[in-house]
Amino acid sequence: MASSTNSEGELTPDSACTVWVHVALDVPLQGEFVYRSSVPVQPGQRVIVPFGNRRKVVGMAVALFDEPGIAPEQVKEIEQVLDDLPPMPADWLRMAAFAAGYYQRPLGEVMLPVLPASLRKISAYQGERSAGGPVARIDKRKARATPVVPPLAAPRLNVEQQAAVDYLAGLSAFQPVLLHGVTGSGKTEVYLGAMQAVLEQGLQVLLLVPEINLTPQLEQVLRARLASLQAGHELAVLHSRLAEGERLRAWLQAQRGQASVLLGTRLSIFTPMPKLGLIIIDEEHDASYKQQEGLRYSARDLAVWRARDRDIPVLLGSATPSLESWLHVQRANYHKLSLTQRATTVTLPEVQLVDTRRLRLQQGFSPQMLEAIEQRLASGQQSLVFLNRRGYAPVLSCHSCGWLSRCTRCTAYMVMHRQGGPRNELQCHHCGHRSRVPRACPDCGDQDLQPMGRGTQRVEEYLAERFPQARIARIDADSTRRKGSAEALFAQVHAGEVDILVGTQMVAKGHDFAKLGLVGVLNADAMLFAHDFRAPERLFAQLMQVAGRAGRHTQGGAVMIQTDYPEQPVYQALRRHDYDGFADYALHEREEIGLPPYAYQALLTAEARQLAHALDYLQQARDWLASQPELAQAYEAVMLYDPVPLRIVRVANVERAQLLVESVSRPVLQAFLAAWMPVLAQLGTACRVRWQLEVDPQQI
DNA sequence: AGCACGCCGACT
DNA sequence: GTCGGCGTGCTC
Repeated sequence: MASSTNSEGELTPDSACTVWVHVALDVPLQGEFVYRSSVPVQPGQRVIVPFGNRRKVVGMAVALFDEPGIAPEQVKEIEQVLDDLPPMPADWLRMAAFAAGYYQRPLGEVMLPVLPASLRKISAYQGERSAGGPVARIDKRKARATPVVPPLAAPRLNVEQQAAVDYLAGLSAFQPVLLHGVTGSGKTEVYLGAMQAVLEQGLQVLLLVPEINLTPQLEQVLRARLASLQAGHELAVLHSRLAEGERLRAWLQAQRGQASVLLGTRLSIFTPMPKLGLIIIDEEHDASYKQQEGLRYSARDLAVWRARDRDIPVLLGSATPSLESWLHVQRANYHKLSLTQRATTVTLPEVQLVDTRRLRLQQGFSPQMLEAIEQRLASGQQSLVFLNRRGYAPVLSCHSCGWLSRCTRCTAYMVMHRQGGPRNELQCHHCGHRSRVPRACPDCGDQDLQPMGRGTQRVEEYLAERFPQARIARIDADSTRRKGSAEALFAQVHAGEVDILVGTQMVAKGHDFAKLGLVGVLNADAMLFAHDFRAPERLFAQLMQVAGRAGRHTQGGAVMIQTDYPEQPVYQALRRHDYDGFADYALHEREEIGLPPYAYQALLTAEARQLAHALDYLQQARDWLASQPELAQAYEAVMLYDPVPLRIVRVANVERAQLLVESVSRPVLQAFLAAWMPVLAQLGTACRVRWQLEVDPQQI
């Protein structure tokens, strides 16, 4: 193939056999690079190419041409075609191309970072330690024994669950299905039932979860249930905290069709699966499906795209669906299945709103809340005190001169943390800067520095003082920093060795505490008035989720929410356990003011040493459209807002500003962004700012 | 993003 | 006299 016969009948390299290859590279430059190859290459194969003066990189071949398209002398030769794996399949290439286009990133920035690291490292293929390449090496190494679990047969499903499974088993083409079920209604059983039907056809299932470390129970159940099926089915688990070798092994199992089920976090959406027959997205509303750096993709949205492309069903499950998905149901794009009964006979917990406007609070606690904790303590039940603020106090202040513990590098306050004993520390939660708590006020020398407000540490301290007989545990990012400490703390709670649990949102997910009778929420209002239009939606989901922790196994579970605004619709809906009511209200409001999901957004962020430079860049980017009358007309449906500083302007001595782009039409927005990108890049160089464009931003 | 080239301050 | 600061320019 790479040679032909010349007039003397000898085999020679021949220009007719040279192929010109478009190679996608992981560099922030739009477009692919042209290389030459005299050996056969196929799209979807990884190649090692020289790049720049002395660099060598792994790229992905994406297209072949007979003509170079640029001056041939500029084109370099592919050094090596990596053929230890079959080429990436066509559907994988299509999805990557879609993601690159949709999120306005170069193809290589999508295709390469989503591969296991060893498949895109030169050192894994060249040099003394490469020994046959990463795939051969992992195949030679024995896999760590998978835990043997006793098989677990499917339980009897209730009528709703059975109807849902039957509906899903009857699907064979693309169909998005929203499974709306309150916490404890047994969504997992529906997933397993739907999964079984697909596995029996010899197809694969991709099950996406928000954060794998928070759902170890799901993995156990899945293994046990797969073990109970007739045919042997393998489970592969994929998440970013796996060791590189394990990650590659799981990826290969899925890619080779050996694993019937792939359980994984958002990055798993990019795993090639030749026999994919169903995608399930658990907790589809969860913000962790949105990648927050690099390629800012939504694994949920890509999953729906992939299902459409592969023409297979996709199941989205949640107790509090995203408003995007809810609107799709209303518009009949998605089919809705509801689970309204809790699987156990236990009823939903009573939700009480404690109006704190006229109450004297003790360390943030209302008398009602303290009394409720005391009662649960007396009856041997556990209580969970929930507040989304870690540390001891969010700010330290001087009462004589008004000094506040500001971070020198950020426009934010340093949070006081107790380090055990008298060694207290100030920490900036934005840049990570730490310092000792000053003995006296740095401004006026007064020694009376007071902590203001409360974080989990201070709440824990107060509860220990108030209920000396109680066993108290705290679960937040600080208490679980060491590896394994989160599991140990959760195990203590499960074993009933804890009476009162103080925690941040970390406790809300996944865990099911048998003896938990009371959930108390302290600073809900702070979450409600975050300056983001999605704040109520997130608050509702989060509180529904923590509320779901209460009374799953004990009758009479209760949730107490302290608030100054009990009349707010979000709290009223929570009191009635009324997701539908809340969603309808919130959607109506979004429609009125033209916000997502009724509009589509992109967010341009600029960073510079000085805010003025960032704002200037954004203003120029904005003016560009207005300066082109014919474009301004073509993109009439695109709205560019004023550039504004971020709420926390400075982080680690970098000042940030942003510009919001909005349109009622997704295609128009997409076309505009594509036209805008080169301008943004050019202006970025000229204004010397760092910039990024995020499509479908979650936080604004 | 890397990595080179290129022109100005404190050191073996 | 050199080592090295990071400005700017390029990568098929």
